[in-house]
Amino acid sequence: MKESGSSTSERMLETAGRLFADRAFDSVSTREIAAAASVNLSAISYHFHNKEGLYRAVFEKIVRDLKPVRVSLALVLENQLAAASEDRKAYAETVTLFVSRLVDSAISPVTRWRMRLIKREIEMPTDCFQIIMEGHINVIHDLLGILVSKISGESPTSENVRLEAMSILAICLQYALNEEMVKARMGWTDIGPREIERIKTSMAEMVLRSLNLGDYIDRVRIE
Amino acid sequence: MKESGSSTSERMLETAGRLFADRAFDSVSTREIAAAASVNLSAISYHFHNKEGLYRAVFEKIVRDLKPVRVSLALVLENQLAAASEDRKAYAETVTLFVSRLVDSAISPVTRWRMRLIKREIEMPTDCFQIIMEGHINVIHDLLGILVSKISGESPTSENVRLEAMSILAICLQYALNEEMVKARMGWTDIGPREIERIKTSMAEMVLRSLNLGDYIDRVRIE
DNA sequence: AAACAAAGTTCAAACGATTGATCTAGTAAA
DNA sequence: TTTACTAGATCAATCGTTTGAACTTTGTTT
Repeated sequence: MKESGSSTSERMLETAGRLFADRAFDSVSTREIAAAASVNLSAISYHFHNKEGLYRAVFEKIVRDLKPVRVSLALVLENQLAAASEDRKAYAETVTLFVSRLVDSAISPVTRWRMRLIKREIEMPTDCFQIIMEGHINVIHDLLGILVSKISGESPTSENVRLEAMSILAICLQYALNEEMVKARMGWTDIGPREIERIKTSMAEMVLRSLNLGDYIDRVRIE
Repeated sequence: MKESGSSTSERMLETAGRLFADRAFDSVSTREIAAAASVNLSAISYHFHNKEGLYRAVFEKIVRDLKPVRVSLALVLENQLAAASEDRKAYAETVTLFVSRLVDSAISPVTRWRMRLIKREIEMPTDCFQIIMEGHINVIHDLLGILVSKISGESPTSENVRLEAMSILAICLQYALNEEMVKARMGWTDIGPREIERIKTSMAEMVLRSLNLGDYIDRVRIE
C-alpha cells in the first residue's frame, strides 16, 4: 500500500520515524520498518547504509521539517523586540503567543511524533543528540532565554534566565510526551482540540504568572 | 563480585533496575543482567518467571522504595493544613519545601535511576504503567492538587487545578530526566550539590510566582 | 525511433550472531 | 529432604546485514 507521490526513501523516513517514536531503537526491527513502509529489507542498507544510518537520517529530516516552527517562534520574538520595552502588556501578549505556538508544535498531530522522538533523544541520548540539539533545541532555548531576559532585566546568558527558559520549555513540551499520564490524571479519553485549547490556556497563564505578568492574563475561559 | 548482605533476588532487582533505567527493555539482555548482578542466567526464570516478570518486580520494588518520598511530601502538606488558611507566607514556605523535596526525589543520586525508569514508563507505557501510576504518581499529583487548590481557592478536582499540578510535577521532575540537555545548555559538566541547589531555588521561585506567591520569595542566592 | 549498455533500484534468500527461555545436573545451606 | 541457587548446554526465534540476481530507468549510440 504505497503512498503515491512519495519516494521510497521518504516513505522509509516517515514510517521509521513514527515507529521509532512509539518504541525504542532496538525494539523496532528492520523487517518491521521495511514491511510498514512497503519496502524491501535491503532498501535500508541501500539508502542509509544501516539501521543507525536510517535513524540518523530521520533526525536530520526532523530538523528540516521543524524549520517552520523555529521561524514562527523567532518571528513572534522579533515583533516583540520592535515594541516599546516598557510595555508589559505587549510582553504578555508575546509570551502568550510564544507559548501557544510552542505547545502546538509539541502536541499537534502533525508534529507530535517528531517531538516524542526528540524528547527521547534528550532523555536517553545517542549519537543523534547533537543533531537535534544543534538543529532545533538550542534555537528555541535561546529564543526563550531572550524573551525571559527582556522581562526580568537579567542577562540572557545568566544561569537564572537559562534555567527559567529551560523550565518553560519543559512544561510546554511535556504534554506531547506524557500523553498517557495526562489522559489518566485528567480523565480525558482523548486529547482533541478542546483539550489542547485548555492546555494552551493553562500553560500560558502559568508562564505569565511565573514571569510576574499575571496581571495581564485575559480570562477567555468559559465556566 | 557479590555485595554482601543482599540476597540474590534483591541484587537482581537493583542491577536490572539501573540497566533498564539507562537503556530500553529490549536493549538490555537477560545475559547482561545476570552477568552484572553476578547471578546465573537461570535465576531470572527461577525468581521472576521471565524477563517481563523481572521488569514488573523492579517497578513494584520502586513503589515500595519510594514510600518515604510520598510520606515526606504528605507530611509537608499536613503541616500546612494545620496553619491558618489566610497565612500566605506559610503557604509559600510549604510550597518551597514541597518543591524542594520533590526535586530532591527526582535528582538525588539515590533515587534518580528510579525516577528515570518511572518517567520512561509514563512516556512509553507498558504493563507497568498502572503499577507506577497507582503506586506513586497518583499520590503526588493529588497532594499537589490539594496544595494548589488551597491557594487558588478552586476545587482540587477542577480541570484547572489538576493541569497546574501536573505542570508543577513536570518541571520538578524534568531535571532527573533531561540531564544531558541541562548539562549541555547550562554549560555544566556535572550536576553536583551546587547545581542541585540552584535548580531547587529556581524551581521554587518559579512555582511560587506561578501560584501568585511571588512576594514571599526570600532570595538566598549569593551573587 | 530502435537498440543497447550502464546505472540505479528492488527483490527473495540466506548469513552468522544474539536473543529469551528451557533443560539437566550438581552444589551448599537450613 | 527442601530450598536456593550455579554451571553449562541447548532450543527455536529473531536480529542486522549481505549477497547476487532481476528489474527499471536513463543516457548514448545506431
